Amino acid sequence: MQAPLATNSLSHSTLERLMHYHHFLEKRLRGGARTATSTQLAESIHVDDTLVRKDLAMIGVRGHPRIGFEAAEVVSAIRKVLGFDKKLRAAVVGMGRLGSALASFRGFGDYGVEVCALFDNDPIKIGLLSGDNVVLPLDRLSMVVRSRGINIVILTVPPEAAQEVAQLAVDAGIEAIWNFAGTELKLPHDVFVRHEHILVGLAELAYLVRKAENRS
Amino acid sequence: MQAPLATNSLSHSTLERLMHYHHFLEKRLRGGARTATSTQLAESIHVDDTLVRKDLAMIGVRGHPRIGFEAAEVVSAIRKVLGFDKKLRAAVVGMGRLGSALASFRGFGDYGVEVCALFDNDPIKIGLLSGDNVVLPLDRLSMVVRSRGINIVILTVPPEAAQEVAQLAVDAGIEAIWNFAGTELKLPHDVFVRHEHILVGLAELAYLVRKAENRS
DNA sequence: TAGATTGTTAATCGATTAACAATC
DNA sequence: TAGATTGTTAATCGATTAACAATC
Repeated sequence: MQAPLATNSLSHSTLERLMHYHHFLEKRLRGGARTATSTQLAESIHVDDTLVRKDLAMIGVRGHPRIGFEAAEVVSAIRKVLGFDKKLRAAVVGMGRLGSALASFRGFGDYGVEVCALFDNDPIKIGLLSGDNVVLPLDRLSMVVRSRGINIVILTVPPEAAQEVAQLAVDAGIEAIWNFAGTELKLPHDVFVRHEHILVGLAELAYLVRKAENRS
Repeated sequence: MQAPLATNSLSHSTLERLMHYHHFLEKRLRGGARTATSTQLAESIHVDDTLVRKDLAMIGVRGHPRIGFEAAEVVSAIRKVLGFDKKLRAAVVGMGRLGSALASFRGFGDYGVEVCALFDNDPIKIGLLSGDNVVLPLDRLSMVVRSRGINIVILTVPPEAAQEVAQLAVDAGIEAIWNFAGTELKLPHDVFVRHEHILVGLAELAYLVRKAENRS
């Protein structure tokens, strides 16, 4: 029944769309709807409906003429392709404001990621409770990463410390780093790194505002 | 001397690259370097060097054979094209953890955006100081947006409140909303909205980790 | 059936890369 | 000069959209 579950590698934009569909359809399901058409999905994220159908075909879901797609079926296909049901563990390193904010996010769980350790080297922060987790000293990082099988480090330390901490994490066997430190990291090729430069979003918005103002 | 300063509209990816060049070259300048080649720039963000030259040509900078590009000249061209020198004002609405983190970010200033007002409707938070700003009650939003000429709202309220607050801001004449609330907003077409869905980054990383694990 | 909607192939579009001449 | 690097045109690639037949 399940189709040729895709595929080699999803592009960034495809992944982003799949996550939108997931979000949109879960909301729709909570609202009591059972199905959604490609046009509805397309409008919700401002893309062409053909593209939606192509995306869904790629993850092996088939729609029904005159009806559309089963929301639950699409949601579960997306979860399967993205692997949401395989749990991963993450640690937040650097409990500044951003680190605290990320540590307290609800929502990781939806994507199968659990934040299960927090680290800082500031004695004032060590021992504080955030959600279910206590802030641990940085020198415990290596031990805890190993003992708890942590896969991902969410890196929110100051830029000067980023490389060193990242190296610690890698040596302890981490598989991926979500880097908010705003610096390049030099790491082995088999460690996945995503550099999150959040201000790009603001700069883009600012660019649009300025352009509009210049025009008028 | 200044070339046909671009251009109609920069794509998201181009904007992102320009910001990288800016970041990289400022760092280089601080390190004492004067110039950089397209190859160096290209390597720093893992793109082809031809693309770098094309980007720089587009913003009207010319390089020098055998030498490369003047870092200061490129930086200033980028600032000019992106309009960093035209100051914009932003307000953070919703002083939860994420809002507080964003409000305390250094770095807006580099892009010509100043956070100059903070709002929340929780009596406990009202009156608190964050940086140079005092947290104000939400019912002052409209007045302050007008009186201080605020252009951008950084929206970090809970999803259920997002639409209402956004509407308030729009009615007060805001030009753009940087939306962290995780909900769609229905707004007039002349208001720029950027929906920041931060977990997409994590989901992408998690996807890569899982894919690698399945392979081995 | 007629009509709405899917699924798929071909066409288009835009972004990136290759090739190579021009420059210092 | 020879060599490094730029600038630009043409080719490629991948993602998106258009067209339209298939399905219920």
